[in-house]
Amino acid sequence: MGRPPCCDKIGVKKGPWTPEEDIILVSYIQEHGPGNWRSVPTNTGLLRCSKSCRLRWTNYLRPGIKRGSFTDQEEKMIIHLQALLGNRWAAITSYLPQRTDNDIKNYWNTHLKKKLNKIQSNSSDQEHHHRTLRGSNSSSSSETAISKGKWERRLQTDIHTAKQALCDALSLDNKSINPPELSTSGITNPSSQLIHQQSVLPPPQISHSMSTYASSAENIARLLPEWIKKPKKPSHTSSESFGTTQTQNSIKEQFPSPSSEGFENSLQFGFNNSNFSNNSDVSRSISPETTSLFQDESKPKTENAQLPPLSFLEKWLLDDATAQEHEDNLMNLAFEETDGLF
DNA sequence: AACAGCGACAACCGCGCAGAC
DNA sequence: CGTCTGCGCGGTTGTCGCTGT
Repeated sequence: MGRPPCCDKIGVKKGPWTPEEDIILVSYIQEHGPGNWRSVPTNTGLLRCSKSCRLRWTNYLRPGIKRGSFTDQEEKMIIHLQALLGNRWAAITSYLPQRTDNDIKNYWNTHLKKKLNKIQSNSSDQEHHHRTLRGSNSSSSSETAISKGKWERRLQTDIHTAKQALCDALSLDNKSINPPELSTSGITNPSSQLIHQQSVLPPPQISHSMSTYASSAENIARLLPEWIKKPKKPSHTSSESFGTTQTQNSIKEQFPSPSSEGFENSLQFGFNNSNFSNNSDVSRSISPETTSLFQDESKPKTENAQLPPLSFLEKWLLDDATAQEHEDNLMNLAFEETDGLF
């Protein structure tokens, strides 16, 4: 007998998430914090399975997520780390804290894999051409031995470089970093074993405590205009399909208009890309109670009380800048020595 | 203009691990 | 110690939009 499904298949909605669902989910998580996913659908009335909720949160709604096209540095970093760690996207993600594993995985599968294949086929063509010209008929085993040796040397260099970069990066700001465990479960990749043995340093991670709900709001904001622009024949376009629960009631209080259009309008509390950059719009349109709801749940409340109040967008901008700076530092250090490898 | 093929990306599925009981 | 449950991870699928014919 197999494992029971994580949720009843009947009555569970699948497919793309609507902004309404996003709002409900984010609002609930702001109230209760992430975790205990099993209770999320029942408490929110969302017709989604717990897994779907968790995925939606971790991949799209979670604060501090950077979306959009990958920079050259990020690209290099991913290629580099994939060579080191294999398809252990979660581990790779811990070096790029603003990206999600799903994002990195997709980017790898759709862009980088092809890119590398192209490069490899080009180089192997050249090699083949070279060999043919030289009339070389060396055995494939000796060649693989050589390339394996090369690969191992390269791997050692990589590990050394990565270790060095991480040491440097961590020494820059080790007080704000709450080191996660480098996932060691199910290590099968020899390179990752090496890493685990040689480098006890965990990957850096931008503490999520630096982020605020603003980023989640922005995430929804990014999604919403697209959704409005091209409503993909949603199974329901209004919130009528949601049950009435505590969370939904609180949502309705915040966004009182029940109609779909009204809901969209009410979401305009800065949920418009052009407006969102205008912080006055946002801070004006959010009530003090709502703003307090957006304060970082992981920060002690006393700390907030002592600090001079920042507008939530100012705080968000500062947090984002800090996170970006940290990531840039890490990347620069990581590639100072390894650029030649690619 | 209509259609087919392809690429990109969001979401789902199944498995494994860890902690609770 | 075995079972159950929740969660995370990686692979895969489904859908939509773009481009070429």
